[in-house]
Amino acid sequence: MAVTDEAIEKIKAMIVSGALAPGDRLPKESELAAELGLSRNSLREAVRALSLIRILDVRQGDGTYVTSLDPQLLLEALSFVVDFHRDDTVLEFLAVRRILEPAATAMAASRIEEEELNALSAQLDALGPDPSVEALVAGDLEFHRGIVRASGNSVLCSLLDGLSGPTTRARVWRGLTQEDAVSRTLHEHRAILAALRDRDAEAARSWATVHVASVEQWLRSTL
Amino acid sequence: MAVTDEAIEKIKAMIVSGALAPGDRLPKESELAAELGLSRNSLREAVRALSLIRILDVRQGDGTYVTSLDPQLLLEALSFVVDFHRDDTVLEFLAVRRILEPAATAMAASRIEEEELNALSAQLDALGPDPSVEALVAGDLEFHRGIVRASGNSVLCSLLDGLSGPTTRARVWRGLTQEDAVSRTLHEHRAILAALRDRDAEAARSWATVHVASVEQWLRSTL
DNA sequence: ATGAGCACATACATCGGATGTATTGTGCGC
DNA sequence: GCGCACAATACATCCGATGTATGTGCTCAT
Repeated sequence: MAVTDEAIEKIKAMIVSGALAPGDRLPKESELAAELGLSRNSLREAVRALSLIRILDVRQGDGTYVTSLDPQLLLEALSFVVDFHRDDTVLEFLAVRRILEPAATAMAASRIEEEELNALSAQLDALGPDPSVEALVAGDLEFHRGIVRASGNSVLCSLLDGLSGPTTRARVWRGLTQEDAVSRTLHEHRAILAALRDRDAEAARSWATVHVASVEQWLRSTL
Repeated sequence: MAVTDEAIEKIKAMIVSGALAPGDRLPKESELAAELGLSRNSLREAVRALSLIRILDVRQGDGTYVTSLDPQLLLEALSFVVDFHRDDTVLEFLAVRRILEPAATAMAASRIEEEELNALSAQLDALGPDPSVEALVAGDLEFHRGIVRASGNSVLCSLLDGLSGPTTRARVWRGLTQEDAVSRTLHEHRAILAALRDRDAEAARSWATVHVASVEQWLRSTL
């Protein structure tokens, strides 16, 4: 195995074993390189790779630190990976979202706070009856993010965040081609919110399913 | 932004835009470095980072190539990330798996081929009535992988693969501490397979839910 | 005594070049 | 025609030097 890969494994092991805790600072490049028995250049490759997937955080002039290792942070890298997929596989991502989003929405029905419900409501109100396509897409993303966050599962939240990114483009196209998409989306959002207020998990799940499925169906018909 | 990060973005852009297709070979290090306007050392950091998440495949003495970019390949990196999570967040991963696995199993009910059913059956038979814990865990992993593959969604398949990794450890502990876990797992596997043979999606979903939930419940009680 | 600035030490960023090593393809000899 | 040796290619690794951002502590004016 290449020395750089060895270094990646060793650093990973140090973190997993607890020798390096989240927030800890690594020895400086030259020292760590000597410690692991390789050159600074090779070590830098290892550190850069771990930095790309948010395991390490390097700050010039300061040092290199272990990140918080929050699921949210680590799964952020997922969206980077998802970006590489072409439109034909986006359908598969959307199918996964169709499974997760309704489940998350149903979970949120029993856990969401009054305060969060009001925030979501205010957000929908702020959008107005006839928003621009960009505002709608941004609002849609934020609306669902707010609900999923209320599910109480940060892994689920991050996963859906990562999956929603690439479908955003699809949503934009949809907004541009289907005139009634705007009003339909707004209506579906209201319905989901109402179900959440009623603590009706099944209704919330169903509306979320309908919501995602409508995007999926449209996308499938155009490819 | 650092030159290395720029290089990562540029290479990513080349791939996403289609200038570099899956399987294509990149210009050699020195040329690409000159093209992107940075040193070979810095370029290598970028390449190494993209290599870690399976975007690029470097072969010494040959060249650097774009991988197939299969969802399976790219999401493989997910398990690397998941490895960093501690046991308390494993519960959240398991909760996500509890959502996805039943859905995938239900999808498989209507798509799985006779041949695949027989293969799963043969696999269960080969395990015998009283397998070792290691064999059981390995068989369990393979059993579910086979089913999820039959769902026809490769993204879903890879995602579950990534999520199943960290829960494997949990399963091992379970096998070591709960004596009836072995027979219960075998029984549940038989039930899932029977439901698939009957093309009964709802039964398959329910058994899969029970199967994952039993692991989840046990894990929750021990933490 | 306190706060604003400045200078220095530190640590990462980037570079150029030199050398090692694995792979591939080619040409020679049998 | 087959196989082996060698050369060309491309990545692997290292070293040393210089640039740049950051944090810290000291000085000086208020």
